[in-house]
Amino acid sequence: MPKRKVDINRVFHALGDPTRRAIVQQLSRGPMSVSRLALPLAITLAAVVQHLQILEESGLVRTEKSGRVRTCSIEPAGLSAAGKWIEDCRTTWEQRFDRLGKLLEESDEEQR
Amino acid sequence: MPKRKVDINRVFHALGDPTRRAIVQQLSRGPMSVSRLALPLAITLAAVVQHLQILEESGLVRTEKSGRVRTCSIEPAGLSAAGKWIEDCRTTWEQRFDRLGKLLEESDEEQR
DNA sequence: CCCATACTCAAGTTTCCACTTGACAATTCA
DNA sequence: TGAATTGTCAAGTGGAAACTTGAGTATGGG
Repeated sequence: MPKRKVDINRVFHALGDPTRRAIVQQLSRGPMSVSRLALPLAITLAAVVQHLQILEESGLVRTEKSGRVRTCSIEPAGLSAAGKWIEDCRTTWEQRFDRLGKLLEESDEEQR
Repeated sequence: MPKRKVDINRVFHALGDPTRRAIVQQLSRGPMSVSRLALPLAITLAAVVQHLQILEESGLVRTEKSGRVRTCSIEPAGLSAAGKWIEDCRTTWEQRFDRLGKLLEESDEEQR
């Protein structure tokens, strides 16, 4: 099993770059070769490969070489990890928000 | 309305730094002053302030100064924007996944 | 009024990151 | 086989980013 461990630190660092996010977005639509990925990007192929290495090490993307073409695809676990982190923050925030609402209700009752 | 426009580019750049993610996580639990935020972080207060500027410009955090203390809190819209981006990628991927499943079913029927 | 608190600001340093270049390797195909 | 395609590798460059230092400002308590 060639699946890389997902590291939340690397995931968010990888998503921090706009070019890499564009690659992730593109791969969401389906697998694609490196040179095909590079086409719409205004950078050299070597630069794209470097981005792909970072994406792969982070666990956001999986790549496989067959013949001379390397096919890249999304690794859903990567995006899931990032989504979970954000969701955790949001629920923490909402819980506090709810508690605050209840406290306000209680003090309302005291007012009556 | 002092609310900053949320810029997905800045949001993900901001979340790319582990210190800033720690700040966001902390603020999810509730508002906090700058020096209080700095306490557990192994960097100077000035550095924390710089991180906070980036977080505020990205729309992830809101700050307000009253007296000599600046109170920081989460701006939920920032996290929402990041969450939405990830969710969009995931649904795009799932849609493709579903179409692929249907295609496989169809070719199964042809086999019979 | 004075001192401590809680930042604020500007400048400098150092480290990291994205990107390029140029040479090279492997594969496909005419 | 020879040329084109597709990618790989290593080294170098420029600029951004994170952090520090040191000095300064505003506020609040005793």
